[in-house]
Amino acid sequence: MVATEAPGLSLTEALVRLAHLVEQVYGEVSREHDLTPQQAQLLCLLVGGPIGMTGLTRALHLEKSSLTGLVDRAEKRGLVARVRDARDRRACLIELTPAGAEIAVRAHDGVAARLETLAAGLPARHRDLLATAIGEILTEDTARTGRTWGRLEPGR
Amino acid sequence: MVATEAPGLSLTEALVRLAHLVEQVYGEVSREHDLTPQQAQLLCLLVGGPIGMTGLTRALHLEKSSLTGLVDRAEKRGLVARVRDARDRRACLIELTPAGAEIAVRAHDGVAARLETLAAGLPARHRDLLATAIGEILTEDTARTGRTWGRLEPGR
DNA sequence: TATTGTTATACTCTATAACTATA
DNA sequence: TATAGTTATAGAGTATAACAATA
Repeated sequence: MVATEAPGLSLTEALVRLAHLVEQVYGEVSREHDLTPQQAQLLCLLVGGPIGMTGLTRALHLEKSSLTGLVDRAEKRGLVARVRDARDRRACLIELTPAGAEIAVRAHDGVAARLETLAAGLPARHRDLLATAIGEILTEDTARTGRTWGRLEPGR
Repeated sequence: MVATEAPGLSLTEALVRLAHLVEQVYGEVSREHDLTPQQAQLLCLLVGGPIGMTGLTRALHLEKSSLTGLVDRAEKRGLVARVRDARDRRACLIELTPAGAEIAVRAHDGVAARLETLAAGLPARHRDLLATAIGEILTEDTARTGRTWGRLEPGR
């Protein structure tokens, strides 16, 4: 029997449309803070602590040259700083400046607040199942990439 | 009581990380078909039927000039065509070429297949609840924007 | 040799502002 | 006047290839 209220939303379509929605929220919040979505993502990632360029390329799925430009522009705007790594003179660590950290937290919280609003209509039972089910989908991928978001998990 | 197995994944963090994962899948599949993610999104949207520029700006959340460029490049590559609208001589409809339609379906199916694989580990019960819960989150937003993906819903 | 990161280059994506043509 | 779409321009994002410095 086909559901009559829901428009036959397949799981994959649900996932794609949800991703577009989150992306849109990310874009709107970024703009409110005068950031590009990519800068916001970078900043949120760094809230967990400084990360090297190679680590960032893996977390953001970017080529290293692309990342150089992204960090260049963020650095020029005073959001992040390159710190030479004492143990490897080739490497550097990217860290938030105080100004960058402040914006990062505000952007992070802004995204979280909007998503909370969107999910506010869900019964608690559905919220839990949603987080759990998504967690299961992410488990394999996260183990592989170590990607994180926000300040909940320290960078490694 | 705090869950012990799950790493305390909040709902908002789950949503953001899921979105990043879907985005990554989209990017990989696009690349396999020699498309940019934006071109793939455009093509998938047009599978439902021709849409005018204004409708596309709403669906893709782009300024009209940004869309002009996106359509220009897709048209130059033979993926889409501009068709003058008989009822309004200012307007045009964007439609897939046969080549574009073929690539669109392949990209769409490629994304769907990868997401299916990622969700394959979920018990059927969780899959259903996941789709339902996401559908509830999308309901309000979809009613507002009319965004769609793929061939499941005709463009209006 | 391998790894870390940058530079050079070309293209795509995006927004703002000004414009044309039609409604 | 308002709407549909384009053009001009500038900046941001991205990848490939070649490079420098260090491990």
